[in-house]
Amino acid sequence: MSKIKKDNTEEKILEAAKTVFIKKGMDGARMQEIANEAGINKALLHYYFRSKQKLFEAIFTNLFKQIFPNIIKLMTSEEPIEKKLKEFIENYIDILTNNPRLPAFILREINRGVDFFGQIFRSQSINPNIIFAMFENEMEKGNIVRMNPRDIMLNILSMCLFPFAAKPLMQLMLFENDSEAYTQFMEERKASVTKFVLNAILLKDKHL
Amino acid sequence: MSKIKKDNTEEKILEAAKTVFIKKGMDGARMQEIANEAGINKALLHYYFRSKQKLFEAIFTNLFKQIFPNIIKLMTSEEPIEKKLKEFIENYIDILTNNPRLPAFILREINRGVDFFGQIFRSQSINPNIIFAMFENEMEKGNIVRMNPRDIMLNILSMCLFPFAAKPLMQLMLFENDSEAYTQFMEERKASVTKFVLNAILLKDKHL
DNA sequence: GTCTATACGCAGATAGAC
DNA sequence: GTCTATCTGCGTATAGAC
Repeated sequence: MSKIKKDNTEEKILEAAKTVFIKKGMDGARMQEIANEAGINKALLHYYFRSKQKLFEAIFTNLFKQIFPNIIKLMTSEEPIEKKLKEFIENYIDILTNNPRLPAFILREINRGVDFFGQIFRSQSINPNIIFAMFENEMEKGNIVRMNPRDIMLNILSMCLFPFAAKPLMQLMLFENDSEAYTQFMEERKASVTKFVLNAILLKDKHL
Repeated sequence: MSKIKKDNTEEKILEAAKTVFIKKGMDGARMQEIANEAGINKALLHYYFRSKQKLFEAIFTNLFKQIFPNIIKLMTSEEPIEKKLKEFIENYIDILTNNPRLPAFILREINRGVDFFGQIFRSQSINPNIIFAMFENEMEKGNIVRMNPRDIMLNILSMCLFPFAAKPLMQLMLFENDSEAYTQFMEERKASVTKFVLNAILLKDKHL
């Protein structure tokens, strides 16, 4: 009984903190606002998590992991490169569509000396080398153009993440602040970005 | 004499505020830190700029304009599309290399309801429609692949801006936190991104 | 576990001397 | 114009009742 209550409250706090931290960032967030959002008292926040810092770390660690989904799994399957990239891009944009504020949040915090993300990153066992090796293998086989595999990876991540991170600006620039149009545009980008990337790197015939 | 002094101090304040705001953001910056950085007293900040908010607006407005350099000029010259894009990408990455923290700063602030950037943006008379029209014209002529010109623009901006905005993370992911290597990598990207974009959209022979 | 009340420090802003 | 000293409010954190 008391156990259940505890879990519910902790859950509510985490949910509220997530909402507020994502919107305002560590520096801009207020414990009072989190408490209001959770429908509880400010003191309870300190009862469950000792400090604002601790609460933030719990949220950040959790959210950070979402920014790198199962890249490895997708990138090292036995599918042909076209399919691998297509699936990755589509899945990734889908994830971001469901968490549109995530990129801006992560960027904001990693650019404020939050340094423990290095630790989190390593604990994820992402190992980019496997992905680079995969691209290099495709180059050996003559399937894709020769280039630094890091550029391929970074270009893909850029085109997926940046439009979300810069949404307020791009929405204004590209669609005169029409939010609906921007959302629709992001949906279409799943195909558009895939095509763009494949055009850029595939050596076989361009299948437009 | 007093005029000169005034100008010097105001200059020093603006320089210091720029440094601190870029690093810490509006929420994280402290007036005391700006005063220290400028080598003056905290009260002087309020003498020259009435409030932290006013000071921030001065800095933000100024920096925001740097994020959109002379796009129009480059994009509407009479040069062939290959040259236009090459020059834009190279110039832009150069600008960002000299102001590496700018993208992260702008992204952070536009994602915090700083809404006056809309006003600034319009005052810049950027008019993206001219650029879109240029791309559509190239499509008509059969020079580049048919696609939403907004995607082209956004993809280019993404690949230029994101690597700077996400530097702490990408440096870790791609180069195991070797700062030198990342800087070198960004230099090489001027050519790499150009090639990538041209491969993606040019219909003529791929000149690798 | 949850609340109210309060301590305490910090940061933005002002007063006033020089 | 520039400084020191000070006010004021806010935000984190704690004490203590229930």
